Amino acid sequence: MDNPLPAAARALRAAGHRLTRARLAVLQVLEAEHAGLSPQELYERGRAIYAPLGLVTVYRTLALLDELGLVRRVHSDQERHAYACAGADRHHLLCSGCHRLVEFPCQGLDELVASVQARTGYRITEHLLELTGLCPACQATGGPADPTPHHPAPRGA
Amino acid sequence: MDNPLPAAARALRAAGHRLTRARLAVLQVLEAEHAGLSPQELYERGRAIYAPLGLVTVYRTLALLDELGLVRRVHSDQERHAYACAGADRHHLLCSGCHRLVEFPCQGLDELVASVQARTGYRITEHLLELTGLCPACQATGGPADPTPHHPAPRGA
DNA sequence: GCATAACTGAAAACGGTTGTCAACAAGGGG
DNA sequence: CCCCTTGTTGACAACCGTTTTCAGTTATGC
Repeated sequence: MDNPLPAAARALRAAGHRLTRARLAVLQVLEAEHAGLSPQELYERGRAIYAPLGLVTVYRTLALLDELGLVRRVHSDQERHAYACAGADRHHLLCSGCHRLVEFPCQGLDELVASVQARTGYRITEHLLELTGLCPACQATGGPADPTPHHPAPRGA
Repeated sequence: MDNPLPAAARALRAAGHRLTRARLAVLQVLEAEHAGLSPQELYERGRAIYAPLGLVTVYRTLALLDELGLVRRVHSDQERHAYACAGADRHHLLCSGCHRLVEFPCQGLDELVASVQARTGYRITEHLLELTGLCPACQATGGPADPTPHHPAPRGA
């Protein structure tokens, strides 16, 4: 199979870090998937690429990638953090059905931020915007298009 | 001292739950503070009001209040969850200096959401927006205006 | 006051994340 | 090509926040 050597891998090297098999495995999984992945999931899938991969290394790799801005942390509601490749925008749209994750440009947000800034006197430096909904595919199937959700815990009256 | 019996306390009763001393303590701390508090902090401060309060009860109370919509979960960046009293709006503006938390109306957000909806085909059901910056007071002092970001108050105060 | 069921607190269980440390391997130099 | 240096790794355990368990307690209705 071909290893296209992800752009992130080159960025890693450029930043003076070694390009190890473990890191490459994590990067490949991350690039292949278009959804937020938990460290655990990353670990499991990564081992399919590089068997001796350890969970601890996944955590460290994720921390490194996050530091370099190559990956982004996503808050999946109450769930644990998930990570996804970082694109131009930092805003995520999460499908509650299939957990697919897309990024979108925040066109109107700047104005909103400016407005809040003017009204409150705060000097705003960061913003986190995450939208949740159903993607077209999941709407079509009348619910989760993916029959394998990670948390079917209807713990509520 | 006077116990104004927070509105949330009445809501609790109205929902058919008992108004216990432990819950009252948590509510009082929550109402007194205008910042997001972690369960641990809530526990420490709550014990100043009601000594036998247990951490477990804080968690349970928080879960109950969240379920009733009386409290809201805040993601403090990489930190653990924090909780704050829920107001009309679900959007928070967090000061990185003093950790003060204010809510603000999301006037322009609906349009932004509608725009994203139209562009992506997703049916958006939820949104999370958190802004971070420096409040006027912290800007004035050139940094954190409060030298004690969030330290536990074992006694007094 | 009494009964009852909701509620509580202590401790333990649990699961995710981080620290430790000897072994390993990526990358540069000889 | 091999060696060396040192960043990196992986197994294990420590750590910490959260949840479960369970017997004792307390709020509320009678």
